[in-house]
Amino acid sequence: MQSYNLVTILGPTACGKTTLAVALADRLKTAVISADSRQVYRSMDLGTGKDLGEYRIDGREVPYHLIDIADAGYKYNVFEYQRDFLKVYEALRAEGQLPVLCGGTGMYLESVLRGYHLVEVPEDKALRESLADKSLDELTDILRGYKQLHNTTDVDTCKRAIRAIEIEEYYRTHDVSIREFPEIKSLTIGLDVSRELRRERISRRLRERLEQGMVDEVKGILAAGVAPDDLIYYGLEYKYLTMYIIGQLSYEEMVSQLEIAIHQFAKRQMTYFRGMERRGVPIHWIDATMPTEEKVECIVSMLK
RNA sequence: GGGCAAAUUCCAGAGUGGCCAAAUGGGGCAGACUGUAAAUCUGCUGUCUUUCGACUUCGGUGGUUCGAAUCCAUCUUUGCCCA
Repeated sequence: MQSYNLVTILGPTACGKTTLAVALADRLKTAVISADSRQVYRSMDLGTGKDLGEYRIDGREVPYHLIDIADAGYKYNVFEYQRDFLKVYEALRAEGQLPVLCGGTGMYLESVLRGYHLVEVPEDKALRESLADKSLDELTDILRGYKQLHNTTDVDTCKRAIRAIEIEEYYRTHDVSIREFPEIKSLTIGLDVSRELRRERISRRLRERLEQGMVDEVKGILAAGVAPDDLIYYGLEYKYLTMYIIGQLSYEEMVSQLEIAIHQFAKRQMTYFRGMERRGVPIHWIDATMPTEEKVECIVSMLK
């Protein structure tokens, strides 16, 4: 009997997640919910690997969600993601669908798959200012003063420690109610690619996107008024391309450093997924090099 | 043809007689992560060994020395300069 209420497709960058998710959603007559912390931004397309053309199969449109929902320059976060996911998810479930969650942002995926308890804690400017001069040791001492940490985040940097204090302080001074999060039973599929192939695909795709005008895309975003630092903040493509455009890197430096950074990112994604498995999210790894149709059949048979 | 300089562990690059398996950076690998997560942070990175430790490395060969990546000779290669 089917007991799943979600299918999740995850994997490192450039492993073919979208193609599979779209084909699967088409087959299941449902929609794709993205779990990508960068594809949420409008006008950031090539640099995030966003290809909306992929959501069309034989003339049929496969609906997608949580893509293009924020402006470039905005700082979207897990709290918002979980909230937005829930809204879309419940609407799709109400229609009797089995949505396909697809993405590579480990924390966003885990916030859904493990039902993180998150409470909206706004930025406390006064508190932040009062803590700004403290050393990490002092901040750690302050943290020790609280009964219990809301989470187990590493607090090994001042920024993290301050945020942790901010959250603890909010809990202490407000009557917070934890947001209800439904139990998600996901059939979670991981796309497995060998290290060598993964690197090869990443390198190839980077070059393709540069040829497709990724530099111009970033120039356009800067020209539209987004500050360089706000783009650099997004990391990877936006970071290195911006640094190149504002003259901090030569073209060659940009390409080689970006390529390395993406490889490292993909590796960290895999580390995160393995960690998720250890924390109790079972992942069925399937060979990414299988033809899409075979993968879809394989997943459909697992659902039965 | 002559002169000079250099060859170091995956790469770059320190080291110039014992404290050197060899600084540092990069890369690679592994890991943490419930609040910027495409971020941030940690560990490992010659071989064998659980540890102690043992063994093999600093272009090749041969020397000097109690002891050499470090000194000498020679060979090879590379770069620069004069022809």
